[in-house]
Amino acid sequence: MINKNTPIPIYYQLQEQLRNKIEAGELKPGTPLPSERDMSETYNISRMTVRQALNNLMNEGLLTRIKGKGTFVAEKKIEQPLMKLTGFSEDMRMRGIEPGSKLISFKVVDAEDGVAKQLGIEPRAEVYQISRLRLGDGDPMAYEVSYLIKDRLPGLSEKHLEGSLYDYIEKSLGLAIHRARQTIEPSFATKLEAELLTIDEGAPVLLLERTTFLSDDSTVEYVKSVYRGDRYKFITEMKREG
Amino acid sequence: MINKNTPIPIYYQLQEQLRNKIEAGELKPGTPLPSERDMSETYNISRMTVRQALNNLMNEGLLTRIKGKGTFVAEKKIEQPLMKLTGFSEDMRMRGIEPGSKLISFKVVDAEDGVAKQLGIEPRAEVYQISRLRLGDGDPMAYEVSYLIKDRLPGLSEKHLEGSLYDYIEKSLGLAIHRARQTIEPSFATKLEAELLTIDEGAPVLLLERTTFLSDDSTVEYVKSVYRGDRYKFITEMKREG
DNA sequence: GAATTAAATTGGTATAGACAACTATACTTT
DNA sequence: AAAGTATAGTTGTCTATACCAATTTAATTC
Repeated sequence: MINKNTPIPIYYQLQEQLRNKIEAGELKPGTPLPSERDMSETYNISRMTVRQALNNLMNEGLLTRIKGKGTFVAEKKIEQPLMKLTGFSEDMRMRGIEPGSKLISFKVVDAEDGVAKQLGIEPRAEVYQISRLRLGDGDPMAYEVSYLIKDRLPGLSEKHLEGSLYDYIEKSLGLAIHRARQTIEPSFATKLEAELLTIDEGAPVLLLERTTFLSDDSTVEYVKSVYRGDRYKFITEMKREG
Repeated sequence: MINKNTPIPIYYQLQEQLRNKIEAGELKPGTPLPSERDMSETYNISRMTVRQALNNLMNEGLLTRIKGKGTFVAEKKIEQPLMKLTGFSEDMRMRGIEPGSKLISFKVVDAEDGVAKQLGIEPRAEVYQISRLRLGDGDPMAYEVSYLIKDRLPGLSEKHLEGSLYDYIEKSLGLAIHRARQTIEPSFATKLEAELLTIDEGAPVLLLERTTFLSDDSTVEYVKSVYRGDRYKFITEMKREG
């Protein structure tokens, strides 16, 4: 298994062999590895060399060590993305919830003042208005109204809503979606919202507004969502400084 | 510089001392460290022990090693902060609002189950419970209850609340505050909250829970805040990918 | 049978030394 | 002047050993 007559470091050989077994599923999460002393003897190498291999795999998160117990294959990484800019579907999937969507209306309207201001366009300019009911595991989670500038996405139609809208925007504009600014405030469900979300009128909801910017700092999208407060928690991972 | 008669591992002492010097700017990016043998001799410790300290700092990206040349302080990471971790005061100042604070109570209590779970400590372990009313331009903005592990901050007293609590934690523990996980949900003001925030009972509020982690992934703080919904919007700036 | 104690096993830390691989410099040879 | 050589200093790898601390297992005691 270990070849001492190659210029490839011993610890590296062991490290990669273990990695392969883990990634091939031969060593499943939770299973214990042989003890460091065991491996040291079976391969006829120093324990410190074994540790060097294990250290590296541990730093990568593939192994977990417990003093007095042993070394184990780590549980699958959850990999917390800090504050990724995601659409609803991606957000749901990260939470382990199956996303769904129900189109309520798709039309071209003249932008109201508030919408125009958020998008940085002339009032009454044409925008797509997309109303959707967002589902999580089949249940209504949010009511979402999106506004997109028609001039920038002349070919947008209902069928594009089935896939990732962000992907479509990036492809058709050749510009990357870069950042978004979002505000969150608490509110009560209106009668319409309550009906759509199957909650009581006046129940607590999160009012979420988001403006999305491209890499050239131009806007494309303004979304106003109402999330039901009994089912949805907004989660933020933050890092200090940078 | 190195104390061999403490239970604190030697490699860890060296590692943290180097980290401090780097973070304090005493060791600037690009400057070479003394050679491993040098440090081994000057501190009268084994070279492998020195390497253990350097390995860890290298894995964190603070050091760069070049075989045959030496070990150098790494160039500053660019690492876009996606969402800055700030306390209330910093948050307010960024919005151009003058922050204020009014201490309601400061006591040592036994952690309830929920608090203990969030902090990852034994139930009924002792924690500081700090209740404060947070002001913006003199008006009540939020009611905040913080829990800090007493064992980790044995000397905490009321006077530390005047300055930056985060700074105090970092200094007294010698560990950097690294990240936080926060959840936000909508709710109604209870009678007590309504009185403190000078709003009506049942008015919409944001319920904000935050757990703060140090660079070694241990917890220090768990905060539960109630923000008044008519004055406070939670703002998030997001970046795609990363 | 239950509780306690002791022993064995595991990972964590630390030492001292050795040789290899690489870099930079000074020196020698061509 | 250019190319090669020697040398000292650096990190990289590896060994063999030792003791500590946490956990599990076995033995002992009650």
